Amino acid sequence: MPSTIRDVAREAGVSIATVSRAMRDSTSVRPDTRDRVMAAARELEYTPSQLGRQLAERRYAANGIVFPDLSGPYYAEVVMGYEDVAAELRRSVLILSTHGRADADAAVRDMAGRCDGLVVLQRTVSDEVVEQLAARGTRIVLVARPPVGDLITVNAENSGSARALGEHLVAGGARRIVFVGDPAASPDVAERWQGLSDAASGAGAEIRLAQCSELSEAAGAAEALTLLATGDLPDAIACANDELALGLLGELRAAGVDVPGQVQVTGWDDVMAARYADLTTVRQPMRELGATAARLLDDLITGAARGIGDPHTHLPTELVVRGTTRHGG
Amino acid sequence: MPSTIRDVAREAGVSIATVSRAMRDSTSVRPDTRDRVMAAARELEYTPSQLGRQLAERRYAANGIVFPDLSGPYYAEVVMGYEDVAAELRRSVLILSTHGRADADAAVRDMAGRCDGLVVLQRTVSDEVVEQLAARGTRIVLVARPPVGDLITVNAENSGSARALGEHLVAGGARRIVFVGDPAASPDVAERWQGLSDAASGAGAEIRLAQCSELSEAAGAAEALTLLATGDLPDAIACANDELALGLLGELRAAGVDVPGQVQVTGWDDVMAARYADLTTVRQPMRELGATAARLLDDLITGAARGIGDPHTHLPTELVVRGTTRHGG
DNA sequence: CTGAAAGCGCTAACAA
DNA sequence: TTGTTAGCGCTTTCAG
Repeated sequence: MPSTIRDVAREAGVSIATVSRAMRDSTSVRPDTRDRVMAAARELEYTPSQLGRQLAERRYAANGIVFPDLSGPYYAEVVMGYEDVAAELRRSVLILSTHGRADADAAVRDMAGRCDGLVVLQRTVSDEVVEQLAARGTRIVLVARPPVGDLITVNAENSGSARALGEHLVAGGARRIVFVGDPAASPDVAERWQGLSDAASGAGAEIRLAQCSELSEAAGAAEALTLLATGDLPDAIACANDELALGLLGELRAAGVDVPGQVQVTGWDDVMAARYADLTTVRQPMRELGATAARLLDDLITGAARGIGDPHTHLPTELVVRGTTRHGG
Repeated sequence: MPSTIRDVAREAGVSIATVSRAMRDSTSVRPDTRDRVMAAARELEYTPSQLGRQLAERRYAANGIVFPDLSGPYYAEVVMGYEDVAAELRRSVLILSTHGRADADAAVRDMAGRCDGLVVLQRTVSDEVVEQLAARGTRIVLVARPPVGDLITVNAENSGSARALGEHLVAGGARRIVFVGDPAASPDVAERWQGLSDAASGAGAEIRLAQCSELSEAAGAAEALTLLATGDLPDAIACANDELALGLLGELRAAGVDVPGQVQVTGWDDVMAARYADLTTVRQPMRELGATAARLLDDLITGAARGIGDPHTHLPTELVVRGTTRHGG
């Protein structure tokens, strides 16, 4: 239904090559010819088909991003940072949420066939598929994931802030600490657990792991109930992320536990709700993770030679202490 | 670099047509031929080019969605609902965030050339461009936006819940109410303002508008300071959305104002943080907005005849009363 | 059941 | 400066 380059060529009395040139080059087309073409194009409401263009140029001018979901603020922020930069670089953005889908790998393969490169968050795609795609020429940047092959990665710093967090807890009087999360589920969590452990043992405090693979408010609430049921609360509960901490916090407070007076509770990410819940946490540069990944990916695609440095970028994080001030502070 | 259909054809000793068929049809290819083709395809790591396929079929198997940004939970949820259904329907999803970009219309035109149809949230795209694209055959579904031409829309119900909210405030003793927001900025806000006004005047309460076009925590905080400066707080402050309300709430509480004892404060959306701030609000079915839009768009694209009914879908919302219980409740 | 050939809409040499 | 002519990788008649 939409008019094609041929319609315009006929209407303007020129060849399709001239139309093609007039639509892009400013040079190499005589002004009056160009005007005639543009007039015809406007008349016919012609918009070049991206498809035809892409096939001819063998480039998509599109990038993909694969993430688990968009329910918390974390991935949404990363995606925003990514989209922002991509738009600036005039590239479309394809998204793929793998949330609970078994056919994620297949979907990623499909996506790879629609873009020049893609960013993979965490373990949403298997190492195997990542390597396969990379071998086949798809440009890939990994975010919040340990290196695969010699692929470029972008990660937030975890260990240092985790240690700082641990020291903060100990300074607050914690002798017995519980870490809620699953180090095996994500390298980020593993590093947090490691950093906390180091800080705790360094200060002679005791720390144990409360295995919890889901990072949701519901899981946090459930964990709170478990801890309450033992009748023996630790001095501090460090959670793998904010949502977990928020769920836990709500349940503890509902049970009349004084937080942070009786038990210190901390999260990770500094999502918006953390401020309202007075939650001590670690701020991650989520947008920057996405933005940085987008730029690195573009370098990869355009062949910019920035790849001479360390292929592994680490972005700084920051301990945010709360609970000593009032709400909303 | 990646192998093409011709490579596979040569390797398998058949024509490209047979490869094409073998890769999709289960029928019309003899099993052993098919096996030979599949073996060759595996051998050469062949993945059909989406581009070639799309051009030949003249379909993209991709849909777009245009939204303002992803910073709050609102749009993120809508996008999730959309992506979910799109994936289920085996279509890729292109995103475009118009946030503060002047060239939004151009970007949308570009996007329209990359997908079979798209969903437009709110006023991210001008009526003019929407109509133009629609006229040219791009399938479009509008979300949270009043009808344009005879296009299909999906909206959340506003007036009814706004009235219910108004009645709740009055029942709580409010005689003087302030509405913070900009009815002119979005039809959603206009309907909320209208519903509240109706309820207020119906109950003999006084209501006035505190013009505020930005729906952010910062704007809410600023508004709180303005109200505090007058030294004459109203009985209730109804905000156009939660973020506004949360910012306002924080500032009021910081100033020692008893909320909701002294002043009732309400938001709209029921974002996650609203629970932790004990904020009375109205829950919107954000995911469903996206999911419904995705389905309607698919009907449009596939030509399903569901278009016989009302082209305007309204999804129910729900008043969520808080502030009478403790935190996290 | 399979192959040959004609596109899909565009860009890019190569000529003129 | 402009036109001609090949493709880009695939699907799809139309024959056989």
